[in-house]
Amino acid sequence: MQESLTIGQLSIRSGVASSALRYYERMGLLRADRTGGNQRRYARSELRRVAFIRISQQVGISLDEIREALESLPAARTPTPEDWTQLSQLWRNRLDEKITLLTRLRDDLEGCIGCGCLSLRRCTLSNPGDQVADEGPGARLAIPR
Amino acid sequence: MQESLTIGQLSIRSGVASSALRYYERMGLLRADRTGGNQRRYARSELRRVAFIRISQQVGISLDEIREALESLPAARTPTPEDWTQLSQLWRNRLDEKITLLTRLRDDLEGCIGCGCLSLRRCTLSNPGDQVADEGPGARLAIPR
DNA sequence: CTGCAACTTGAAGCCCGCTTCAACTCAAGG
DNA sequence: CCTTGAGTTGAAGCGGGCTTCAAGTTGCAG
Repeated sequence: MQESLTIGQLSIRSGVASSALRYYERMGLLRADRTGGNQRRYARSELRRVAFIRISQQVGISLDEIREALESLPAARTPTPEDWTQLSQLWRNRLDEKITLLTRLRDDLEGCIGCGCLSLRRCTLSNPGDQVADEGPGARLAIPR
Repeated sequence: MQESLTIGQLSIRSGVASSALRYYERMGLLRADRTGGNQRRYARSELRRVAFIRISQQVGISLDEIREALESLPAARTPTPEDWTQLSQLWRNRLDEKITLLTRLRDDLEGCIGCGCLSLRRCTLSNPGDQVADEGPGARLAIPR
């Protein structure tokens, strides 16, 4: 078993193109050692970072946010418990929000799509008068930008 | 209560910029009637469509996929039960996948972040030898592109 | 020690999801 | 009527997340 991976190996193993891996490095999401000849050599742990990046991306989190999360982790080899506890908490909220959103979306589709109204939270049929309209001017559907 | 909404009203109510609403229309995600003077008038139901669009976007679904979903809904005013059952099933799988992804991500952060390894599914500490390496060449972390 | 695949960089290009701008028209209150 | 804010279009521009290209270097198998 090798100690480190070339960019090609990491690419195949992670399923992410080499060009993307280089891009991630420039963006500060990955790091790599260099050989005498200036080629990248990745620690095996970078494989996990890449997985983390892709999963996060798939659920709509930007590279910027991902970088922030990754940065405050094994940063200075002294990840004070307080630091990661706080970070984990931050992400937990973000993720919980998204999970709630998804679950609602799924259940609404499941439960009410039949009436053809594509309701969210409340079917038109069971919500005559358009509840939203009564929430005052400028009412939003709780989808902060 | 008004029958239809101007683009400005829809914008305020949905929290989405008018320019984005016009863009959605060009992309085939929304539809609007026109006044004699060519101004858009949206049916109230479009408010729900916009909410659906934004929620979907926030969890990483592209406008293209959203359009596909919306298209096969109250399309010809005759949404055969079979049609939407199938569609709903399709999305259910997509959404379930994402929910699983998110839940895992959240739990992993919560549970193992403490060791500083940012493991996914298995902490390095409890997975010596790098399990992934043993899954044969080209092994992926189940993150299809 | 040679040859070829894999690697390097920087710059340019591409698609998505909008926003901005210019130039103009519409709708409604005074 | 007239004014003024809201709406219209098309074209251009922009940031994010890459990919592609060109021109060159490295590293390993034979």
